Amino acid sequence: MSIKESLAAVPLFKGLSEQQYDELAMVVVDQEFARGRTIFSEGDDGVGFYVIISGQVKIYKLSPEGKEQILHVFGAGEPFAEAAVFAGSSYPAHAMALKNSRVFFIPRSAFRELIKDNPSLAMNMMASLSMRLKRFAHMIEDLSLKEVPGRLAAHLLYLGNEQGGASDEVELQIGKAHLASLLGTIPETLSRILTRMQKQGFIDSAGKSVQLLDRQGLEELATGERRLG
Amino acid sequence: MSIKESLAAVPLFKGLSEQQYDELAMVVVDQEFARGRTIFSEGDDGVGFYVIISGQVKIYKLSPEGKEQILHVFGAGEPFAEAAVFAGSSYPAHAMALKNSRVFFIPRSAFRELIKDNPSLAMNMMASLSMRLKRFAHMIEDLSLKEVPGRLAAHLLYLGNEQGGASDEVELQIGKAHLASLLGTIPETLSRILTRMQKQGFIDSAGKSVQLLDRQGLEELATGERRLG
DNA sequence: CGAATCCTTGAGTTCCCTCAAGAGAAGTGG
DNA sequence: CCACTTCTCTTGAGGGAACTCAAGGATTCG
Repeated sequence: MSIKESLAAVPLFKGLSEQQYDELAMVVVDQEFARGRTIFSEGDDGVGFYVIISGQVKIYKLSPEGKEQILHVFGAGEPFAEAAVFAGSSYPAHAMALKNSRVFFIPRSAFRELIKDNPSLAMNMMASLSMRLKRFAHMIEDLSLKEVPGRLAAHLLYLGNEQGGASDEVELQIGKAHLASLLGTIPETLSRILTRMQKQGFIDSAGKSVQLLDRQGLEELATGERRLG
Repeated sequence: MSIKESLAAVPLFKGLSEQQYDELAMVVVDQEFARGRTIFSEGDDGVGFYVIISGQVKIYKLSPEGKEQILHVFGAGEPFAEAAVFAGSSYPAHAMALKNSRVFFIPRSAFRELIKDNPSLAMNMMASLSMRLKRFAHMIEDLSLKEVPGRLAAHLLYLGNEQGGASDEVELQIGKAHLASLLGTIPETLSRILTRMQKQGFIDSAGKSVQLLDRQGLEELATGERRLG
């Protein structure tokens, strides 16, 4: 796929003119990262941001003891590290490819030029940043005010909505260890809680596929109205 | 103070032309909130955002059981709830005045008009949103990867930097109960940890004033290299 | 089929929350 | 200015959720 075609598939760039797509295509750097490769590390000089063309990328923090907290998992079409373009000069977290991924790197200065002359791009960017803020606020709320079963229930319901609520089957796009890290816990604890949820009939879990058997019950777990026995 | 003068003191609006200040001054709604009054609640229709002219405002989430998690405490010159202008339609958290406060409400549509024709305002806004994202990312990291002593140490050092690092004395701008809520804990736990830090010579705490006696040691507590005995 | 990775299960410990009550500070009114 | 209420903070005892450490089972991949 050409660079221009790939750019057209990125929601953030919706509304650019032909000429602007060309300008953008001139400055982006087409990059490939194999599964497990680091894209950047916390503290690296943040000279631009990325959009994912294909694959999957995790943004995460590490504690000195090596525990990991995933901030976000991004897929095709999504930008990441945009904040580095507008604030501060270094990346505030690590980024690693979870699958073999193709990404475009967009240098800060070129993008700042482009956005100056394009209000709709600016609006898209502000909408994107705002959405991230909202998700982070939600994450803080979950970490501080909910226990792990509540966080897991909330996440399962979130996936249920994302993936077209028709069926009761949701697909965890990531492994259990990663899911644990995203929920602010560890694999052992996640495993135990999945088992308990299954025994109590809330879900039916098999590999990366989970059946939501009792959405109502999960909702109550998520809000803290009910507790896992 | 006139509306225009007050607006000029807001960093977000730096770079506006005379005429744009006038436009803005025409649409803002000047409001006063007494200490303890709610400015908006989670889920309320988010038809605009606010800037604080004077006073102090907390943005917070509540659990069903009534536990509170403060997301941010804002002071004079700072905007809040900007995200509501660009994403979603309802406020994702609660806002309450911690002191008697004067705020300007800025309706969404008027602001979107203004920002469309003013790239520098858009840049300011994106910088502001990016900074918030960074702070939230930090908060998630702290909640998930640090224990309460580490979070407290990190916060004290943060205040130390904010308040001109010359003296070792920092001023907690908020009460202990609020600080606990900001750190994702409860007043009892915070109190115990302050006592322990004091006994071990890291700090000297008296009311809202705290002496940082051992910045190096606090740093080590914050990173998790050292533990509170 | 074997190796490596990922996931699960068990036992023990720790941090922090809950519940309860007392001490201190701050604001009000006589 | 002092008693009073009220709010805020501190201290204690007990319990629970989740983490650490350790090892066994399941999946995946070459």
